Amino acid sequence: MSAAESAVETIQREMTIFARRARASAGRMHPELSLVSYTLLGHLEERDGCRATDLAAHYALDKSTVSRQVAALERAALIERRLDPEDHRVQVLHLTEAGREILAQVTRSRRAAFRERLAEWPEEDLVRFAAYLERYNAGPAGADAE
Amino acid sequence: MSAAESAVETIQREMTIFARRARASAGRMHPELSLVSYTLLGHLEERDGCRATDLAAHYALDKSTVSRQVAALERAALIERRLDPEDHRVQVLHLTEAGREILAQVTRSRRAAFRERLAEWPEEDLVRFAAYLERYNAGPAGADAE
DNA sequence: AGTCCAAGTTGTACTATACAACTAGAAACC
DNA sequence: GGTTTCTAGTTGTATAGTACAACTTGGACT
Repeated sequence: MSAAESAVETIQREMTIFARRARASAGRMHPELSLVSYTLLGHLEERDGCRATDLAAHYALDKSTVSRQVAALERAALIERRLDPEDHRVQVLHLTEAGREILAQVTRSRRAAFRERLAEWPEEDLVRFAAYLERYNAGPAGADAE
Repeated sequence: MSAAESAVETIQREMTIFARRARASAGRMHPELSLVSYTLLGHLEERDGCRATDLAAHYALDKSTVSRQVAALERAALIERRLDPEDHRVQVLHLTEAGREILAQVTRSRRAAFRERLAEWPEEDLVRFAAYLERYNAGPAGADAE
């Protein structure tokens, strides 16, 4: 096997390990906010509000799934729905102040964990690793792990 | 923010994106073998058989979860249990021929997807990316995404 | 008006998971 | 050698996340 092929094998294996671990631990780390809820809140913050359908499309989730997630987040008072005056079918979702705070807090704690894990890495390696990951994720949709 | 800090941010964000996508797609890609089942079978192949408790410890799963996964894999005739003659509490799990085949098939298809995604990468980058991922995953347990 | 489409909700089912209570067998201890 | 303690695994129960299908409501387009 060429060096490139064996590197692809390793990348596959290590990405799989990462995904499995992330999945297994997501709920344990932040009981107050699942990985899915976290990414949904993050999306809302980034976009400054969006529709449930946009979330479903972006994360390849069924609209019923998003509907229930949104309902849970609203019950927890982390988001609020505002009826679109242009189209009464549409609910524009916005973070509440509490949602913004929880999101910031979870982001801080995740960031701290990553930072600790990467504490020993030289800056040069961090920058290159980050670039590789971005490049990998920016790749065509539909491939493995997509 | 220093280059190192911003690289850590990027790594966190991209790893999260990857984990979310992997989770969302795991079931769709290989309906015949979930991500968990796949990794369990892979472990069995690599170790040439092991105990349910070893799987639970290695993957940070509850023993009841492993017990049910193992039961499902046995029902599907992908693995078999052999009583340890030394210790009658222990069941040593082994891949069956069918299990070996399914595993090989899913591995091929996952490998093809990764290869396609990485097709444009120069060998040098593949090797470095693989090394970074290994280093990241080899890091101390208990950190984020663990 | 009537048809079709789009956004969201609800009913139902399934999978993965954890925790707790249990059984069966092994080991340790005195 | 019997009692206690530990280990491997199963089963009961509960929860989260997910999909699919059926439905409701509101717009859009003839």
